[in-house]
Amino acid sequence: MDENSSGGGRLSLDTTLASQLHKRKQSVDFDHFTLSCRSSNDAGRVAEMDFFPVEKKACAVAVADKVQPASLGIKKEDFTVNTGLRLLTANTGSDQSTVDDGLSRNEDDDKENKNELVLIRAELYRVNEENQRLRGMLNQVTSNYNSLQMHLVALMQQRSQRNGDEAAADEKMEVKQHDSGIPLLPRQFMDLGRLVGMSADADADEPSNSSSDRSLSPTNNVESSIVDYHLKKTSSIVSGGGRGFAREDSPDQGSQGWVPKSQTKVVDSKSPEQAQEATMRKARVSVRARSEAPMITDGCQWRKYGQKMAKGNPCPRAYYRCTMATGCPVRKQVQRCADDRTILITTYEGNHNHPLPPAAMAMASTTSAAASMLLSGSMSSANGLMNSDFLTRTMLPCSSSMATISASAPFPTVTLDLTHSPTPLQFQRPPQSSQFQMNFPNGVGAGFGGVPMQPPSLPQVFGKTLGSQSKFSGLHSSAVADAVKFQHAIVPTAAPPSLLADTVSAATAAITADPNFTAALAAAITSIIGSKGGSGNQTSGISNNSNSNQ
DNA sequence: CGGATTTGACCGGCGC
DNA sequence: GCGCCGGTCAAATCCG
Repeated sequence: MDENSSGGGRLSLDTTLASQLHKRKQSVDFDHFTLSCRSSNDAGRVAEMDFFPVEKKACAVAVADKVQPASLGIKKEDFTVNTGLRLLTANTGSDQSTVDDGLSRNEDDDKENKNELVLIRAELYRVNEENQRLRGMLNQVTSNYNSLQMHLVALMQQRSQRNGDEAAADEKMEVKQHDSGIPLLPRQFMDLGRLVGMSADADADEPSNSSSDRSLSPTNNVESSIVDYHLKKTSSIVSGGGRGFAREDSPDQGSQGWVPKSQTKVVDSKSPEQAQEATMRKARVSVRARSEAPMITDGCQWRKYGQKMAKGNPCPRAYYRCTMATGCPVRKQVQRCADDRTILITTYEGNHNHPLPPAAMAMASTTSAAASMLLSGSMSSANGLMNSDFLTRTMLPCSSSMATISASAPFPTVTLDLTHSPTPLQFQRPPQSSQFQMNFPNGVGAGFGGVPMQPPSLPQVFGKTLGSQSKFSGLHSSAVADAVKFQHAIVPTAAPPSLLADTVSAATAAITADPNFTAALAAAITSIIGSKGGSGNQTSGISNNSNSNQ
């Protein structure tokens, strides 16, 4: 029976094929492509997920191998290779039906279809090139920004070291310096937040050095609006937020960490930095991952300081604070999902004020990047400047897991959902109602979800205990491989070599060395997020951290 | 014994 | 003003 008459045109998208096509086409918008394709066998049916009749899958895959940017200018000969299976991929545009065409018409139709296919591919290629060009520009800007940021951090560190000897006395001095707008080491990772704050305070008491800071931010305008949002939403929180810590931290630490109640008023009177820090501090990164363990291992040391029953969730919420350094303001909340208790939700908040171990660094980088993304993206979303679909497709095209940025929550939050298994082209939505989400590559998803799933989550992913995860092995290699694919997809040739190289090498390393997988994956993710998010500075630990288990 | 955890109390914000 | 709720404190307790 001829495949044409088989009426088998309505098949659901062959994921394998889709995957291959995606790989081949890299960043080409696969969804758009599929949506524009119709099965000639299926009367005008929009082939949302239809590519080829079932009978032609094998052939389709073979052809798919040819579908790559370099071959988009496919020659007719490419299609004349008689596979024995007429590929009726393409009728785009019109709804004209080719259903039940007789054999005599097939050849003509094939030619037409092929021509259309060529046109479509040409168009895709063109769009792809443009996408790559734009991405390249974005990466360039991001890279420059990161370089400046790193430089700033280095300068601040030097400055800090200079003052390091005079501890207590100096700390007071630092407080004054802060008030005067001079960034300090502890805040080295507050760049983004500070930038935001600066902008926000522009109409108020603009710091004298704000201009220089702004120069570091490519998304200043957006952040500016973010600040407004944050300040409105968090000023009270920052100053209030309960009693705050009555710890013996130095004033400086207090200002950058949870603000002791005694200093609340100072904050209220708010120096720009403090307000900015508050803003940053309130930016949260939430990680959802399946895990049996009570907490994730992320390389940092945590101390539980409280536990409460949260409304609407039978599972208690545990509160932890980073104990790797006195006065470290980073906190995290750990709670199981009410809907699925196998899912552990870890929310990080704050910025570390101390060096992080490699394992924690990876996590910190990722969450930091996510937070940065949030700060630069959530508002964009709020302002309608950013399209969720755009982010989904552009930033993290082939993912399964995703990051959700929410500006509607009490605090701007980035949610990294690592609970989803890799499903090509899927566009999932997190439980919460959020503005938009960004899918992570399968690799990330699988990696995070898979690996960490076991242990609590991200922490583990980036942490060290990956090797011990039994479930990990399965997702492991594929996750890494996907991470690589992903990198290719979103950071095409135009991407800074370093980013791509880092990612690939990281993933590769992960493949060959399980113990390094988390770090490698984290590096890859960081590269990805960083390159797309705008400020995902790797080493800076804007926030996050992770946990250590107990 | 020191550090970590538990747990009831407390505080501030927010909505009614 | 009151009650709810999230977040935190800090004394009591546990643990290595």
